[in-house]
Amino acid sequence: MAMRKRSETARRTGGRAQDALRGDLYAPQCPSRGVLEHVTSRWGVLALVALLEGGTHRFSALRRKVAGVSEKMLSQTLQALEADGFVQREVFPEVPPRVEYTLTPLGHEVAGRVKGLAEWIEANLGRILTAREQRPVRAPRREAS
Amino acid sequence: MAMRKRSETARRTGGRAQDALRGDLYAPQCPSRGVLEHVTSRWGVLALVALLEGGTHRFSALRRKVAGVSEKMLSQTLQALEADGFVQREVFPEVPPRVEYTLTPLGHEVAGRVKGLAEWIEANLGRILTAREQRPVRAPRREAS
DNA sequence: GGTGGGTACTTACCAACAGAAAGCAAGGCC
DNA sequence: GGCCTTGCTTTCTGTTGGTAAGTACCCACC
Repeated sequence: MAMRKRSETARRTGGRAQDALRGDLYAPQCPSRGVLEHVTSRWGVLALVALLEGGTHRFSALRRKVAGVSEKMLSQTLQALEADGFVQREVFPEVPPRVEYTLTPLGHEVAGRVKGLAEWIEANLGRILTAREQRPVRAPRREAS
Repeated sequence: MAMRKRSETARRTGGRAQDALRGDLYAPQCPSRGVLEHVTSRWGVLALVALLEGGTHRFSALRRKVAGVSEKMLSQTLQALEADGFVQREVFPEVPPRVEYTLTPLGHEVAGRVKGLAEWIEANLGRILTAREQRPVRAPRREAS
């Protein structure tokens, strides 16, 4: 992304070696923002949770599970997650082609956290919807006259 | 969003009362997807984490902290989070105008989870970047000849 | 007294992105 | 031969996100 060399980010964030490298979300050019966007993207979240819950999936199975995603977006999402080392892609040179996606150990860790967030929302939807109704629209410009 | 009546979702998900309502992320029309998108949106994540770490903020302070966000997007993001009951907005009719944003108890809970995810990424950036380098581009079309 | 400044937005506009649909490749089946 | 399958990629189009400018309000300054 915006990063040219590892050492540059390392300098900015104070780290030195790769395994000690730490990101800073508040810095606009930090690659951690890109990673965060990949895992929290509209379809990234759902793909990660689906892979965590169901284990290895092939492309079409994942597409069915994550209802509503287009092939383009699923492909794009998985490519991003693969590039970040969260999912492993395996191609079987058969006809018709078969491709399987699996979480890496790294992916397993993020997916767990993403799933925690997703489940919290599912479980608390009632509370959220209640809050929504109490805050119907928004003051129509300015509350003080 | 896509939901017309609460009872519709309740029927689909098997719940009955609002406080027992549970979402289903895999259902395309479930409002939980909308909520998830708000909290995992590019700026939603950063706003929640900033409010969790720093407590009450006024608009311009938040904008400084979440470097790179435009006024429009921050305003829009905060409106969505307010509508979902995650942040509370308080206007002081002074001159110059002052508006303060604070997490609600509900917002505190989500923000905690979001922050956990964000911090995991910050802490593991090194591992992710290492994985990225080992997976340089992507097979240029088809791996089997 | 009129000009400039500060805050929190909203609006207009444009570029980038997401999504629907069609194309592609390679072999099997009828 | 024509059509089916899968996992993409490409094309086209509508929605979204970002930038910049405007708005409203009152005060301080010259």
